Amino acid sequence: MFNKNVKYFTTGEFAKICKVNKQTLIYYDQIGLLSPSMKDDKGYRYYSIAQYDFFSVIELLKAVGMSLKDIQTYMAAKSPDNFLELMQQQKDIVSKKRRQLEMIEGIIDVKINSTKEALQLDFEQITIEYQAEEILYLSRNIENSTEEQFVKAVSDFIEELDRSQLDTGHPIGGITKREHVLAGHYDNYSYLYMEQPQPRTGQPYFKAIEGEVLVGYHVGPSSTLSDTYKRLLKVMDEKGYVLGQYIYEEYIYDAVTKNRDQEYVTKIMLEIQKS
Amino acid sequence: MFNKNVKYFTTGEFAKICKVNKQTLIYYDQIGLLSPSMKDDKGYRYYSIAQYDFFSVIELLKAVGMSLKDIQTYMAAKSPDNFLELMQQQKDIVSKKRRQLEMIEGIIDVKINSTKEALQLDFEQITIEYQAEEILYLSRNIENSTEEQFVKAVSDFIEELDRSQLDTGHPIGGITKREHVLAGHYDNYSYLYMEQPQPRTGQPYFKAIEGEVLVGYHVGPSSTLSDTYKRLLKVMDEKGYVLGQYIYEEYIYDAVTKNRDQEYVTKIMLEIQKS
DNA sequence: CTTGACTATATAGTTACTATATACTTTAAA
DNA sequence: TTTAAAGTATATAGTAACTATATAGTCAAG
Repeated sequence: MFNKNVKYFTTGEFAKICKVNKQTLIYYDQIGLLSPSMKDDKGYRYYSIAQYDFFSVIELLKAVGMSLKDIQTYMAAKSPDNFLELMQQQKDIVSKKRRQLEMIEGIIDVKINSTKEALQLDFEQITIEYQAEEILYLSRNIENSTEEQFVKAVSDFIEELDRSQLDTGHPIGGITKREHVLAGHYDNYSYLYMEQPQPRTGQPYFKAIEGEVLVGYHVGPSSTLSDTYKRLLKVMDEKGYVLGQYIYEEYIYDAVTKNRDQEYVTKIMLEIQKS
Repeated sequence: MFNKNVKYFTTGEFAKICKVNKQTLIYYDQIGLLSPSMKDDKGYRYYSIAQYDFFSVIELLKAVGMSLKDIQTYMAAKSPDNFLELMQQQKDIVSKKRRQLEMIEGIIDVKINSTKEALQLDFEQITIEYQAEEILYLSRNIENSTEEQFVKAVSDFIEELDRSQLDTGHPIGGITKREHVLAGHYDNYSYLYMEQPQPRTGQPYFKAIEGEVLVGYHVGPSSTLSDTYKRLLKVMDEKGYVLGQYIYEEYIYDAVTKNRDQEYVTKIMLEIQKS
């Protein structure tokens, strides 16, 4: 193909085909990555059609994240064998990137839904709701831990979510046991968790919750959290319900809150004992 | 969640959780994108656990390709409503990116296969092969065009492939008609084409080829291409075959050839008339 | 033969870090 | 208690891959 006695493209024309800035081609020429087939006595650059092929391989390698330097190094020593090798490597890298994007798409969906839900909420309202089965990924037990241990556990949990690709975009939640809440130790969490809408099989530490819960919201700094807890427990009592085994707490609105404590909203879900 | 009387992370600790360079956090502080909750009299930075949430939103927006400046602008004016709007926008951008990566994966596969095939070839051999049905995306007719028109057509075709996402990574080929080849006008192409292994429905200009072809290779500059054509036609004659309607020509090895004419290899496929 | 659209080079600016040099703090061991 | 290691800070320079700008030469059309 392309045997028409070669007509050349000027820099501007070639840039248009390649969909890049003219300066970029000049830059590529300067660094010796892609030089025009021909340069006239005035210094004008002329690219052959065949060089588009060359350019598109550069684009491909760039798209998979190779640096221009690496591309150049590779181009200097290219052969079918090491092209093959390179492509095999890049295949894995690209599919990893694609999976990463798929995860981001999932996170975006979660953020969209939770923000939409949050917009509907009345933070004053205390309600009884039926909580459908939900899969949670739990941290190790962190009961009665010191502040340092707690901080370490959070850090480890985040690390874990990341490593195992379990970060679904849901907020990190905390589970407290009945006895600690009743004793007034509202911040003595037993586990951290993150919701897993599509849990992968073979992962340990999942716990499904399901049943009736009393839901309320705490707006403001964590120092006044106990007031909200007392209020919730009072309502529960008045309605004749008995506190179940676990209490779930999570930030909502996380992605949009200002960076100040006063604006944090915490959702509190108290399990109701099944009769 | 996170009501333990806040214990702070040092820059190094926080950097570890966030999996970034410590300097990056200092940089974010400098540009005012993410400043620590607290700074002591020595100038030491202390980050709260809640700031990880903030950081991960930054990471999310960065991952979808927003600049730090845009992120900062957005963060300054954030609200549930414009967070929602932003997420809706980003959803599309990310899925476009994902599809882009899927295309690249396809191209890589094609390159791997065609390079593997190319490694098996003997460029001296002239063979008769059965060509299974294949779908090609064709350019507009470019018969009898001047060099300028030809160049324009190539440029338009590439543009078209790109716009319609039909660039499969296969080489661009050229189709010549029987009468032009017999008249010795080997470079009077009628169409350009690109193979489409998974053609999308609703696209026009597809042409399936199928049948016996005589396959030979031309190694070297295009100026000597006519010799190869004569050789191929002679072989065809000797074997008692009659030239069919179309001749297909494509570069092979495109991704690995040096940037010089002498090393280009052209594959030539001559249709054999069905008897 | 001039005007406008091109070409060129050289140089500076940009983004988002990253590295380096120098100096002060904190912590853990000797 | 001192001292060394490991951490913190600031300031500055360097990096990749462009991108923009200033200045000047070239070419094709009216």
